[in-house]
Amino acid sequence: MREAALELFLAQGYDATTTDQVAAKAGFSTRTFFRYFDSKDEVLFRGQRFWSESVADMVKQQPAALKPMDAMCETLIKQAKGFSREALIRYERVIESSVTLRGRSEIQHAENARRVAEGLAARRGLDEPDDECTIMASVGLMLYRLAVEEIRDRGSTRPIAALIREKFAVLEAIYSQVVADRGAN
Amino acid sequence: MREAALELFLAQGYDATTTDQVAAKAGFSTRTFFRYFDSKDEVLFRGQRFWSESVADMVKQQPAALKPMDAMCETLIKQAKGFSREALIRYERVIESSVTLRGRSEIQHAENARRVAEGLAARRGLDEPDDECTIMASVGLMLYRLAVEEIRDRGSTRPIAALIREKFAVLEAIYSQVVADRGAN
DNA sequence: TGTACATCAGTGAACGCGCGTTCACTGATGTAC
DNA sequence: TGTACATCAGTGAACGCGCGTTCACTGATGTAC
Repeated sequence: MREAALELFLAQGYDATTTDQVAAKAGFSTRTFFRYFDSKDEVLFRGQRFWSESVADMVKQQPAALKPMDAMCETLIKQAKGFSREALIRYERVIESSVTLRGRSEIQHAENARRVAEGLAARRGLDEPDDECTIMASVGLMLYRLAVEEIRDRGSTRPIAALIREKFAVLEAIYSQVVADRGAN
Repeated sequence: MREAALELFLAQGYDATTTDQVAAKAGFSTRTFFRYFDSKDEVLFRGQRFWSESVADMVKQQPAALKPMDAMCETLIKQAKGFSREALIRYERVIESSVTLRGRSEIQHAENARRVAEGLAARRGLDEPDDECTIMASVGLMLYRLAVEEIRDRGSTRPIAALIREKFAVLEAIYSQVVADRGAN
């Protein structure tokens, strides 16, 4: 069912694909579709929920010696390696095809950021993420998103790990400039 | 019509409010609602389109002496001052009440980032934004979003300008630490 | 080995609901001469 | 000042569409004795 859905969503876009079509393609009746999934979008997001837990755990388990931004960078690379490039592209393209899916996806990103912030807070022995943790988490995930978008939109063939590392490096370079300027004044 | 819609959306949530209710509250028939707006969500997003152009222009017009991140920070503060705190909170709360609206909003944010990146590129005399410009724009707008969320979710009563400045400062502090550590190794 | 009953995946048909469209109209206001 | 016509905001009613639900069913498989 999931496979049939993905193919149709990719070919026609999510909104233009009816649950009837998905069910038919998978060889079931529409009625049966709704026995398996509570809603049309669950066929995509089922299981997806564990991403954020997984990332948050991984952040905590990175060696304590790693600085927070580095811990995040390594975690995101590790996480990204869990998916095949093709699967990632397909998934991202489908999300892009629909306003509703972008909304769902956004909610997921917010949840991810929240949990990563908690992971970073735990590394520092805090109960609650402070402003620094929240900002690092949000910025780190944003860099990850930019790497993914580069693959999705510009068809970059470089490995995702390299792209993630690059985004983190570029931001660091930007700020090493900022810090230097600030010192010069 | 817009006012009626906002009130109902705030009270009941966007999804739980029908176009019939909005029209009725505004003293029109449903049929008339769709004469004014092409879709239910346009009642919220109409006019909203110019945010990104406005920000992009402002970035370009900041004094050339300002470093990019500072130019963005000042621009976002200026932009934020164009809305009353109350209007901002209401709007953000409504967006939050619906998956579809979050999707629309996300599309808007992506557009904003794209244009700000172009603005930053123009400041540097580039035709196309490079990786640095894209990252600065995305990160800058992320910091802006975090400031807005602090008002929306934690009911912070501090002026938005102060919050935006603070987020930019915290990220700079994080990276001045990173840069120092990198130098020490 | 055979009979009776339970369980469970899958289904057909009909329906509610809300968005948005289509068609054909009313009634007020303005404009021409 | 009066008549004829155009324009335009607003409307009623009916409908298409797709998601998701409800009700009541079939038919295969397993399990008890």
